[in-house]
Amino acid sequence: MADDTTKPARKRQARGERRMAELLDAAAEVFATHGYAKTSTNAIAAAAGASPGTLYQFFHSKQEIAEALMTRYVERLGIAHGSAFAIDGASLPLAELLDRVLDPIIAFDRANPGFHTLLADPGITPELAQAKRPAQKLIFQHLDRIFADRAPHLPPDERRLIVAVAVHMFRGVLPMLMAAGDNELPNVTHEIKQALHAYLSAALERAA
Amino acid sequence: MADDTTKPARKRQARGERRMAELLDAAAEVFATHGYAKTSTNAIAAAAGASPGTLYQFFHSKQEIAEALMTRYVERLGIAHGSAFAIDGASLPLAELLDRVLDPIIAFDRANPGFHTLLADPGITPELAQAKRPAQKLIFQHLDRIFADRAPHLPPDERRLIVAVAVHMFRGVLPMLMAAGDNELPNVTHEIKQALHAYLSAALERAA
Amino acid sequence: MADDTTKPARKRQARGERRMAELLDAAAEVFATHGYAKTSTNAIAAAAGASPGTLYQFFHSKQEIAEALMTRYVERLGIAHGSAFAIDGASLPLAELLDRVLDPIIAFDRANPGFHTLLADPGITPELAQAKRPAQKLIFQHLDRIFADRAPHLPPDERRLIVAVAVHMFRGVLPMLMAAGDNELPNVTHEIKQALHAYLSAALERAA
Amino acid sequence: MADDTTKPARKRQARGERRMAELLDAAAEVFATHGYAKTSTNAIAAAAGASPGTLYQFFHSKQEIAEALMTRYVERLGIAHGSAFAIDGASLPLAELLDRVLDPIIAFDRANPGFHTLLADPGITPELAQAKRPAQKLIFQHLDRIFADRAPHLPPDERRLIVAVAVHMFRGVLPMLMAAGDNELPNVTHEIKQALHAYLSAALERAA
DNA sequence: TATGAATGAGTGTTCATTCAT
DNA sequence: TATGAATGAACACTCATTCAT
Repeated sequence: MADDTTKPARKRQARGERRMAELLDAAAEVFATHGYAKTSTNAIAAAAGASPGTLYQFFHSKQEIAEALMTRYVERLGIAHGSAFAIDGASLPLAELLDRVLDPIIAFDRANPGFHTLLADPGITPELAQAKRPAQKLIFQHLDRIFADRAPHLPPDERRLIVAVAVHMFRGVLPMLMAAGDNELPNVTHEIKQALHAYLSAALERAA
Repeated sequence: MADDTTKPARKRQARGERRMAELLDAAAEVFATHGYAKTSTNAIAAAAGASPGTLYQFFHSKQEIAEALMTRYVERLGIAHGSAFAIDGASLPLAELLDRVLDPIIAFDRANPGFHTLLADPGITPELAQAKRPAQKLIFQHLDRIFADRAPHLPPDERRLIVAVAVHMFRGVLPMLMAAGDNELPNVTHEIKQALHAYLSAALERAA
Repeated sequence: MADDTTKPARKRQARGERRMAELLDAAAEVFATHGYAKTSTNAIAAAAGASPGTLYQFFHSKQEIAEALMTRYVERLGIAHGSAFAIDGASLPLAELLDRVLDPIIAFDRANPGFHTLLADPGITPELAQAKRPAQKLIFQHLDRIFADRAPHLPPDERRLIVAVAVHMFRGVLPMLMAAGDNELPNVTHEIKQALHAYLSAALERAA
Repeated sequence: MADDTTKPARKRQARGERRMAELLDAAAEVFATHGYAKTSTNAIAAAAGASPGTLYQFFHSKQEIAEALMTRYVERLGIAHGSAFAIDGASLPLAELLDRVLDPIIAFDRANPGFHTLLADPGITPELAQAKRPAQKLIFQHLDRIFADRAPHLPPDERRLIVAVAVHMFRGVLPMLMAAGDNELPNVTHEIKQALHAYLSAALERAA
């Protein structure tokens, strides 16, 4: 806790990382407000109180900014560090499993418009889509593992198809979650869980 | 007398309407190739063998091109004219109902990359999202009507929520359909129908 | 009075002249609203309910439209036909002379924003300025003649300089007349006449 | 300490301010040559040996260029800094007062065709007219103050009307000054002064 | 005579990125 | 490390004018 600021050799790096964090914060804000395509790198720099030159000292392209931002989101989502998603896919009732998986994602998505934008804004050019994949791939792999615990005899290909369909459907439904007012949210959330529950329980039954 | 007033006015516009169709064809192609945001109006004009000025004689903005294109797609989808979607929502088995509803949309989506792009991919500035809505709204209303036939005692609000979730999920899954090779397509299609079938049958049971 | 419509051979020409008048009316309106530079020929045609092609059947360029409009204004001002300006420059008291000359011009300028725009809008490109000159030249020559009556022994060069200064000053003051509200107008008009009266009477004294 | 805070910030902008000056020089030249409306921002940039992007780093629009140019002219005219116009309006003979006021303006107008263009000629969209006003307003206020010294008992409204008429008349006469050859200039200048002298002395007499 | 489609160079402006300082 | 000036191709859109019908 203390060594971050006390170790003199790290000062430089610490400042740089602070700058980087500021730039990503600014990027998140501007992306969320204007969408990826309509966001200019100069606008990001300005929002971070930096010059374009500084921005490009940390990121080599607009795309890289989005990638780095997404990476940070994924870390914060807790997948990368495993903290928030240590879920026992095998024994939990399906409904509860869905709660444990979806609730934090929904909360995170609603709390981080930048994340939502990057995940759901289709304005994203193909190149960025690839950059974005790592995050989705992580989520996908995570869910696939959970599902594998639950349905061990399911052929992997079939299982992956099921998970892919579920993930894409959830992604499709994100705008509803973002658009929902605080009072509508529980209904919408519940309905989405119903849908996934119905699908996945049917798929598991098929597998059994 | 009827054609006396409609024909002569059209005669002058015959060339124009042909041009308009060519421009929309070109727009579809370029949108599909580069995405909405990265498509330039001059590129559309060039692809249609026309000058930018000509393009703007028929459409007042890039957005309007996308709107007009989407409108044409919707017409062709047959919703507007009711031809392809005259489905009896009440009596058909649910699985068959889903076939009848989804198969033409999937086929259309795969056959028309421009439609797919506009529906699932584009730079979607908020304005265009609104322009795109009419199509989605039509689809939504159409499905809502079918579903209303099937579950007449379902409170409308609840029903609309179910339909909205289903439509968004389907939309979310469109990229899988587009990405699938011809050999994977049946599997993917089948899985998606399974998912929707599971969800909707559960929802209908709840309602009963 | 009747022959305008009864003579059958003139029908064609009559229609053409009506069209031309409509086009000039439209031009006056659009010039007055947007200024010369920002007025598009298509806008003029549209305002006249005509097509660009039709417009160009009557006028060969935008400039020519402005010229024709100015010519029509000058005719209406009565200089060309001499009706409104038959003033005895020699015997009238100077103040009254100024009333007789200026009042109709001021009234006309305020009543015809198109005239005002063409006369006072400096947005006018050099080419048009030349086109505009004929009108000014007429006005100038007219005033010069009146002044020559009044001061016959003044060397022509000197006289022309005086008239030119007076005309330019009056032109400079037109925007004040246009901007003045109906209640301010008498004051402004009076002050302008005072200025010109002071100048011209001094000049005449010098000449004597 | 004083230069510690001002200098280092400037150091970076030294190049920029030089560029800005070059751009304004170029703008003046191109405006003077083609008029405001027909001047393209790219042409200004090119004339300054810069790229369009550079131009827009310093000015956010074409209009702003004209505004900045006019501001610079006004500063140079010396009104802003009071140097050239420190005139005692109360005691000087009127003729001499006019010399002192008009001569520098006439010289400046003739020496700076960009100034002349912006003041007397441009495409003057209403917006630019407002941008131009500051200059005219400064001149007006300056003259009004001088005139107030001279005629302290004149009611302010009346005084302002007189000054406004004089200023507008002078503005109207500028093109004559610009068009005059070097040999005609003294005559024209003299005549204009005669006109204003006659007007203003009459007005002052009225006031007494 | 009248239409309206067609033109295409040109407009003001933007922006991801680089570079001298 | 940080700045901000510089780039220049590209963009969406306009408009005076022409031409086929």
